[in-house]
Amino acid sequence: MTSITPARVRYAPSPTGDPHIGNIRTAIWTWLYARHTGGQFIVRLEDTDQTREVPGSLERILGSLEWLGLTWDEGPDIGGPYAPYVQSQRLDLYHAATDRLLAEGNAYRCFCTPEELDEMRKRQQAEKRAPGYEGRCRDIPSEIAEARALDEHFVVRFKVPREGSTTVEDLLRGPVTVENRTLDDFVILKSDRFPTYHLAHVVDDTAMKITHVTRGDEWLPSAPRHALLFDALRYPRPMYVHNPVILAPGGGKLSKRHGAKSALEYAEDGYLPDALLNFLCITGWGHGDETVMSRQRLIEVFDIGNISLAPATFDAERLNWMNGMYLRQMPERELAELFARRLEIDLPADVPRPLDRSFVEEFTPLIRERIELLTDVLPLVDFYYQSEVPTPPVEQFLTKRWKDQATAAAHALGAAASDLDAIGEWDAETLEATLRATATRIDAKAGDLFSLVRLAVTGKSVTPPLFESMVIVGVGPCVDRLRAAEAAIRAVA
RNA sequence: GCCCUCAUCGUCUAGCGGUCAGGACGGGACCCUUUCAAGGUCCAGACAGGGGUUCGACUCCCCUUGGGGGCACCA
Repeated sequence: MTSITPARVRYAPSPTGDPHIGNIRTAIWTWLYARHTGGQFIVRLEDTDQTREVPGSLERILGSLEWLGLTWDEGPDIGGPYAPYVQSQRLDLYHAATDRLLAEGNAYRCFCTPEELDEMRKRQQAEKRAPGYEGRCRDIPSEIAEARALDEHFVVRFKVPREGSTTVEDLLRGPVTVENRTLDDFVILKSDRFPTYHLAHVVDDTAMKITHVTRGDEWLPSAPRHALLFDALRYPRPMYVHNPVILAPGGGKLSKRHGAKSALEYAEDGYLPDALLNFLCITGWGHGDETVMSRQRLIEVFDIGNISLAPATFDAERLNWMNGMYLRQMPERELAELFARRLEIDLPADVPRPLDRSFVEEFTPLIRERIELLTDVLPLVDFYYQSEVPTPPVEQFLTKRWKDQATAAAHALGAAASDLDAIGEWDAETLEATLRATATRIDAKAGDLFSLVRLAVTGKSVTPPLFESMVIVGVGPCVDRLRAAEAAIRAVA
């Protein structure tokens, strides 16, 4: 392996609720990049909009990262050499930067009221002109502005050069250039003295020595503003990695309606963190023909420069498949433990907790290849936990081979019950051999008999392997259920 | 309206001037099989369109079309 420069990268969420799944994917890529290069992954809370703050967000955000195994080296909870990692606690830094920009003529105070700005925007729209601040306060002499600032509300705007163009370097697409005249004098400090994202980004990513700024490409259009800010403050510009958004299957924004949930919801719904990690990582990025890659493998091969530029569509089916792959690869004992924990959530309250682990381990091999999600387990195994399995409606027995053959079906069930009642060894091989003999004796195909038995014993037509299941259910209940079904069918014959 | 950006099977992608355009999900068929799965084999399926550049374009350039994003005292 060639030598790689360790990257200092960051995940910078706002505490406005559960992070969007696209946001989580960016976090995954960012984390992988840090780990791949042997650098640092930093978490920083961007809480500069007090009005949008949702209580508990930080816990949910860190919980999501933790669940996915995205360990951080510095952050709001653990601190670090550039603490604090919460923007609302760093206001002094933003004020100092603002003062410098003001003093050097790169920024100015703006006294326009929200109403005035609103009016301006309406007028621009009516005249079919590009919206944007027109610079009404740009040329107020600084002595006057300072005096007004004493008793008037104001924001601070960055003075964007009217001429020329600005080019930012994006790792994925190379130089991106915009004409400065298409940029307006954007706000860097709000009237509540909190910075906007633009200022906070520039100040903090500089202070924290971030080498690569990874973020969604909704930021690409404002990257030139940030470049201008870096330049005005004489800070070195970081490398940018603007990654595309994730699209909904029909196009447009991804929402819950399309099966996209927050990371924590995926956890609740029976997904494995490694599966979600793998899946999100390969939607919008790929490594040759490999699709199933362990965390270690991803760290090893992840190349941030290979993120695809076209927005990817969220494929819930592929995620489910991926989850099934991980479930099947898992060591049996570990899997049984996951099943047990899930069943302790899903099983009816009358089943005593904690579940008997060795019992779960008995049926784990029978179902491990039949599930994609942990929530698929319950419907497959619930009958193991029911002392009584009511006989399904008679019509369910009388299908296919047994259609209009009630008498024969009842006879078959009776024969099976008698034969099973008579055997001494209650293991899967003996059961199968016995029932095959029963089928021969009553002149039925083995599969046709099995389907009757399955329905009578389990109450379902789709189940884990029959004979192993019967062993778990036990001889007494099996024979009883067969007899009950026989009687029910005879009653209508 | 203006600005930025992207473009290979239905979906995620490989390709980085010369390939029968490869793989995975999903779909179909068959095999295996007590149901359902899993597994195995096989099949269908793509370079948006038009101009250039070149001996040669999926690959480079331009235009068109289409998609995505941005234009807040939100991030």
